[in-house]
Amino acid sequence: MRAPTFDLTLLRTLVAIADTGSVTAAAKRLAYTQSTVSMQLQRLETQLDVSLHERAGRRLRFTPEGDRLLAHARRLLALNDDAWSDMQARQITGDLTLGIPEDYASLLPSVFAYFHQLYPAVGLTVKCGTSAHLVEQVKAAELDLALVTRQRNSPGGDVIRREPLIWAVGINQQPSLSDPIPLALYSPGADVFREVAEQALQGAGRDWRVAYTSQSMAGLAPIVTAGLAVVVVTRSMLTPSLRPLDDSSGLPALPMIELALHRAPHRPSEPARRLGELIREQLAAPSEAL
Amino acid sequence: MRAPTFDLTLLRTLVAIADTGSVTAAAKRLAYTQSTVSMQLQRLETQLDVSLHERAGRRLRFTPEGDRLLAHARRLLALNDDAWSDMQARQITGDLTLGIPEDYASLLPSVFAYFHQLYPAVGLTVKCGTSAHLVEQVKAAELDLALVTRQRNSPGGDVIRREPLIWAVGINQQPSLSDPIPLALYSPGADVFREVAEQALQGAGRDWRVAYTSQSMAGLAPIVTAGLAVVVVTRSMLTPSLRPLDDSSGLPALPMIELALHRAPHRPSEPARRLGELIREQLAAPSEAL
DNA sequence: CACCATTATTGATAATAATGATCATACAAG
DNA sequence: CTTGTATGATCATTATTATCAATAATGGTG
Repeated sequence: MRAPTFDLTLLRTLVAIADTGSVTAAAKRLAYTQSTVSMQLQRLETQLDVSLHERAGRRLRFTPEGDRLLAHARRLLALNDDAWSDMQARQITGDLTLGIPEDYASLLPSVFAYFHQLYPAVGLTVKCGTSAHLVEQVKAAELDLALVTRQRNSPGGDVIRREPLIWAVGINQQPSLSDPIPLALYSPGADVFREVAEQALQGAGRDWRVAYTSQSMAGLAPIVTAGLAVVVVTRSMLTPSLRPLDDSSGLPALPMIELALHRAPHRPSEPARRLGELIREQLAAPSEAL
Repeated sequence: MRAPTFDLTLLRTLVAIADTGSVTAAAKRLAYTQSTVSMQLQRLETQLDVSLHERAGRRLRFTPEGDRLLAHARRLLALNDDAWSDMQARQITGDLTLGIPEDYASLLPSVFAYFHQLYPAVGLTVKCGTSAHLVEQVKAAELDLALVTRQRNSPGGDVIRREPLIWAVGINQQPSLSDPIPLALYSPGADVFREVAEQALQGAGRDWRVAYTSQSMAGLAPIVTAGLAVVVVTRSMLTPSLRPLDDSSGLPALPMIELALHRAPHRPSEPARRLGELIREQLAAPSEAL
């Protein structure tokens, strides 16, 4: 009179049989012998007192009851795997430092929250800085991970996603777009956006002047909103106070930019590995639908 | 390198330990020996490489990890039990005849659909008739189950729910409510509503005449809608073309009526048992919120 | 300090599942 | 029709493992 419980191991082989369509193939996949898989299937049928499969020639087919159990099995195993990895995840401890460009800080909070839920025992520190600076810190192992922007096909790190760069101005402004173009830029030398913009203008034979510089986008915002300069941003960085310029503006098209993840030279710690994977998963959206 | 799977048996004892708060109590509940439960708990901790419990004096407490696993365990076991009973349910076969008053046919279709989903191999036949007739048929074992209406506290069968009876007239009509009251009634002698109505009127010293009779509510509808008579219904039988009368109408208040389930005298078949339980569950709503 | 309830531990036994080998069947090719 | 190949079923053996009963250990209680 004990409550009947499924043996999840048996359900897993059932799923394998369904996936591969054959007992032998399932055995190979699960690293069992063929006879074991055969008997496991039998055992399931005995326990439930139902025939789950039938044989049409040498092809194996499931009965309606088999199909039904299969559906239950997938649900149960999914839940089992989630539970298991959750229990393992809570065991992962350590400290971890991630570097991101200041302007991307707004993109990550949900990722951080999710990460903390999955790995509550990991202490995560986030440091902001320019992409160039962050790369150096990663190389010096002062950071475990760094998410940076860079020009297309630059070396180093793994590309997380690519985004188009665009020109933008204040929402209600129509700044003069005659040479020299007034640019609002990040602090000199540190920023990829700046390089890209200057290369594009130079390629188009245009002239420009750096009207304002700042350490971050936040510092540039008032200048641009006031219509005093043009700025370069990605689509995901557009705010309500910015208006994107299209081709008709006469400014040269800007290339795509890459968001890349750099890892410290030493073998990554387990927390670092996990956060890296999470960032990849969460940000992998191909430059988000407009 | 095989995928890690929980042993649901162990999770079940974990839940038992949590519920009872003690290893020995859990052992008693699960019909294990105390040592078995103790070792099962240990086994879980070994497999996961986590300590799930700690001891505060002789009181047992779960660690945060233990609580978390407990949550997972409950979910998994719930799914397991559902899956298991579903697989068993599909095995139940047979034929089954249910009798219901014609007017309740509209209340049951969703129950029948659900029943067929749970027990697809059971052939269900539904026969309509008056309550009095259905009770006789059940006694004669011509029906396995019968859902009937009856006056309060009548003997026989199990009460499923109680509902208030009310007077109703056509939605736009104002029939004469002076004696004798024109009643629209089911065929004479067969219907509980009729008995109730006549008792109530007699008790109030009112006079009445049976203006129309029919085998079912459907037959009475046009008469009542036309404003030619007053009818007695339950709240759940009100249609858009009927208007309930309240106390201000001057008609006497009507008592509650009972919906009761009668079972054939022989031991009920498994399908009959199941359908009976399902009807009880689904209709148990205490005369549905107004 | 002794006693009671509860839990952990140990060794013996029984149950059970995986294995490897063998047998049976179906299909395809010669 | 026969042979070859692939697949699944069956069986005895082996190894693992869970369960039990008995006992030791622990901590609270009178």
